[in-house]
Amino acid sequence: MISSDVIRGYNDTLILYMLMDGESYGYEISKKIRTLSEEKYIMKETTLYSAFTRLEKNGYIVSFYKEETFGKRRTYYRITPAGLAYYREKCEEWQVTQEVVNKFIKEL
Amino acid sequence: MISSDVIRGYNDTLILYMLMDGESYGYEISKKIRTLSEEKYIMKETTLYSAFTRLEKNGYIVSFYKEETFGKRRTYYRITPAGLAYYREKCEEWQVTQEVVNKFIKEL
DNA sequence: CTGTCGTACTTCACCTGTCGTAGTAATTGA
DNA sequence: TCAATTACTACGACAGGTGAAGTACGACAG
Repeated sequence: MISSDVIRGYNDTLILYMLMDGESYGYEISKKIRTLSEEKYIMKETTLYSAFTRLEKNGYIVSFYKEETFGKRRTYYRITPAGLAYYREKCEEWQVTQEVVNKFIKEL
Repeated sequence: MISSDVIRGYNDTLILYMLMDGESYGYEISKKIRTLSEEKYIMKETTLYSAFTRLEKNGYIVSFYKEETFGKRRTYYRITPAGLAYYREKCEEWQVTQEVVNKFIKEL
């Protein structure tokens, strides 16, 4: 399991990635992150939902309600073009970050 | 240049790496990080020095004074066995982190 | 029909690490 | 002689993550 402040700068990116193949909602995204990371990273609920508000405030995602079954409250999210652009930036930044950090890592 | 909260969880690790080939002091470490990262990461002074206090409190480094030239105040730091162990843990964690994050990164 | 589990969140106060700003003080170079 | 570099220290602000707790609905077991 990975400590949280390593991923800190990338929580938003992970969420955006999850929204790239269509809209989704909190609980689903959380589970997907969990399985895709092979249980190595579990995003806390509070982290996830506060990330949503941040992302929406920044215009990277939009939220809307969808009631499939009566009474079930679910907020869905969709990625925006700005969100996609941000995601791409972050991907590039990640490449650089890897390179940089790897210079300080000794295998043994 | 890399944003700070990407590296956030690894500032301590970078510093420890810098102390692995012998004792050093703040200003020197800062410069070394800068050059080793090819100017892609510049650790802020405040970040650096507050990391020193944290690392020392955790027993990962020890500090001592050395006055080479008269009047020059310099605090030197040396890595401890605990610090080395912590560094190694962090290196392993980093490998996992890379793997995990890369699952969420699409090249394009 | 009752209780627990899973789904799907929300609120809030707290902590940690980083940052900006500023200040100090000595040495070095032009 | 004056700015730049070296070598820090102090302080307050801020952002993001966390733990704890609570809400509310549906499904399913006993």
